[in-house]
Amino acid sequence: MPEGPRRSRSGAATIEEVARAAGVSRQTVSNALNAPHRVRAETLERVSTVIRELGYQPDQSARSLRSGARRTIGYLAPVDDPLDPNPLMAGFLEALVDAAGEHGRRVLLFRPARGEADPTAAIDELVAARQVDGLVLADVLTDDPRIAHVARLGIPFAAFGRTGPGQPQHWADIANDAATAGVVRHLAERGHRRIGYLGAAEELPWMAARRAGFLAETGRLGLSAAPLPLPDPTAPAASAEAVRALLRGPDRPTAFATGSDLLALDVYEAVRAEGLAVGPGGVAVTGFYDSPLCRHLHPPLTSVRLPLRAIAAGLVARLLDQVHGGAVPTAGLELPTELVVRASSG
Amino acid sequence: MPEGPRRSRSGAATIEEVARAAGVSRQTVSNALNAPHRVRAETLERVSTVIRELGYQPDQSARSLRSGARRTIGYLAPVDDPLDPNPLMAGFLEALVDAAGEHGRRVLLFRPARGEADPTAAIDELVAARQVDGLVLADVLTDDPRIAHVARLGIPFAAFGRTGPGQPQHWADIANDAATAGVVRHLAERGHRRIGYLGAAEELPWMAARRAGFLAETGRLGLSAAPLPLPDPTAPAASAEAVRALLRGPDRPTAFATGSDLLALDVYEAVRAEGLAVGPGGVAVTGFYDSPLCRHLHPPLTSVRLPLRAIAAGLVARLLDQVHGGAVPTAGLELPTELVVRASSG
DNA sequence: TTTGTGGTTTTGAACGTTCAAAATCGCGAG
DNA sequence: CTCGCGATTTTGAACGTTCAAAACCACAAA
Repeated sequence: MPEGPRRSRSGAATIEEVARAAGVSRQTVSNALNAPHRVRAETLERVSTVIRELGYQPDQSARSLRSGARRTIGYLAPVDDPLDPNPLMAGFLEALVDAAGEHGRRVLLFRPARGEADPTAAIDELVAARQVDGLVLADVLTDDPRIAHVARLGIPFAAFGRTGPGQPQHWADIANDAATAGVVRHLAERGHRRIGYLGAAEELPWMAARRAGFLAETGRLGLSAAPLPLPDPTAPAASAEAVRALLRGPDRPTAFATGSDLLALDVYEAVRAEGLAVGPGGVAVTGFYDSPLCRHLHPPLTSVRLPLRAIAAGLVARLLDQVHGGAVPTAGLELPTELVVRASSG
Repeated sequence: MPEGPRRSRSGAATIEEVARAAGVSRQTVSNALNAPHRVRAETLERVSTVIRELGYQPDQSARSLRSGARRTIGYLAPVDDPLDPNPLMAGFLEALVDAAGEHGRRVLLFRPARGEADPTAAIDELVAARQVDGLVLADVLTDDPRIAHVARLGIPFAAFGRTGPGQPQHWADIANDAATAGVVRHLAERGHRRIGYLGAAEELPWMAARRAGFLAETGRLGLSAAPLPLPDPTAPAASAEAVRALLRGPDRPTAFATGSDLLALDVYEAVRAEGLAVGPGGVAVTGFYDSPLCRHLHPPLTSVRLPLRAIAAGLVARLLDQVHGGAVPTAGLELPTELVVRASSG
């Protein structure tokens, strides 16, 4: 006398099987999982035991279909220059996955199709297929069309990088200007009075802010600033050459701040080519991003470390606020950076 | 006289609405999408038009629930040393997402929970929740417990890195030994007869293979090999020191191959500290991974580039073969690397 | 005893899709 | 004119879960 299958064909336990084994109804099992306070303590324990014994986990598809909650966050990978990829993407993604995991969410990765210029198409697809509760965007520009698009669609989102004034302020970002200002103060404390700055790709807001922070702080402290002209990205040797020219000039800087660790490499080269040394007694140099590179340079490079975990946590929190329809904050989250001092400026 | 909602509350069109608008049944719309050959040409066109007009896309949850296919690939991020992260993870992920996208699959990212030593727990969770059709694993070791685990569970998987002989051979990898052998040939062609090798973390199979390839090829060509002892990872300065000792010795190498671009940096430093120059006329140096760093070094660093897109494509293909239950190949996929020659060895 | 009442549990329906099977159509053969 | 058959389309059910509402239960108040 068969009374129905004890286990579904796929091998994984279903809620029905748990219910039967625990002598309760489907819904009670569901409640034990989603609203334990509604279940009598004794029942809860019994159900929990069976769940553990059978290794039951709700089928995510069924759950999503019925409840609408996807429990998944989409991450739209920025399409960056393959010659100069954003050096912190790997670290940021790790932090994002962890932050999402702490809220029981997974991260779905996607990118615009190859050769497809319009990133909004990829967003539309993902949203139309109802695969995510919201989106995280990175490398966001001040008036980013992606932000405009998701805002128009009304999808919950959070941006790594500030959004424009007319757009929802669901972002987290570091204080780029304060970061380079801090670098300037650090160098000033070490006695440097004339400081150079090497940037790149200054059309990017974070790069522009770093330069601006440098200029503001040198001005405030009454230091002599020697910002280099913007380098030509197609001729990477050019920036090293410009640094050399500055070092040969009448009023040689004793320190250089830069907008990235790779740019600091150019400064290292220029300093050495001029017969000078990097570090204490010679020319101080600082980088940005604190990439693994820093520890391998000689001397090790002082650099600005980004609080990636805090950024990711902030983004996930802001995103889930929107998903849950709670109070939606209307201000961005600006986080401080940390200056990791090493021998290049110590 | 209402005849039912024309649009569901969530705003997204459903298959039912498409069917109604096109004057056909649900199933015909489904067939138009999943088995167009079963639909009359004229009908297909009409349905397609409506689909386009309404911007319809099937709800992925509903689809998964009914059909069992998740259309999603899980990527288990390796937990690597934060001080020395695998430098190609970002690039590999990009390639993986693209390769998956070409098969209509998405990539779900996950990692073992923070502080959780056992990576199999994360796998179990993902599989129990039936969120993915299969897994891609990276940084796979020869007898990786993760492989043993997924093999035991019978989940489709594909590994970046060779699996052990007793395990299913669903992997793709580069020919690490052939890569360094190629480097040796390249240096030999340039006239170098005594070549040093700097490795690190040689307990990792790919690092060991690079060293082995170096030794094999120098031996085959009758060159003089000067492999350095394994450096102490806790004292990064030590490897540069060892290189210097070699350069001061009686039989100075004229070239150095290394196991990574960062290690090449150490060699640069040692060479300069000895008053020598890197590059033509001086000491030739090569790296591994062809990271963005290479182009920023002075001189630019010759390095081994990995065919990440081919690897990702191979992994996805192998994974989907298993998902579709087709013929399962029993041999790994070994791909050649490309030596990008720059001034450091040119 | 009856009537609430709040806490706990169960029941029926629904989410949007695809599977499996049945129904219909068009057309040539008998 | 009827039958059979392949091509095409439709119908009913099911996937596993949660929502909404109803039912049950123990106990206090009337």
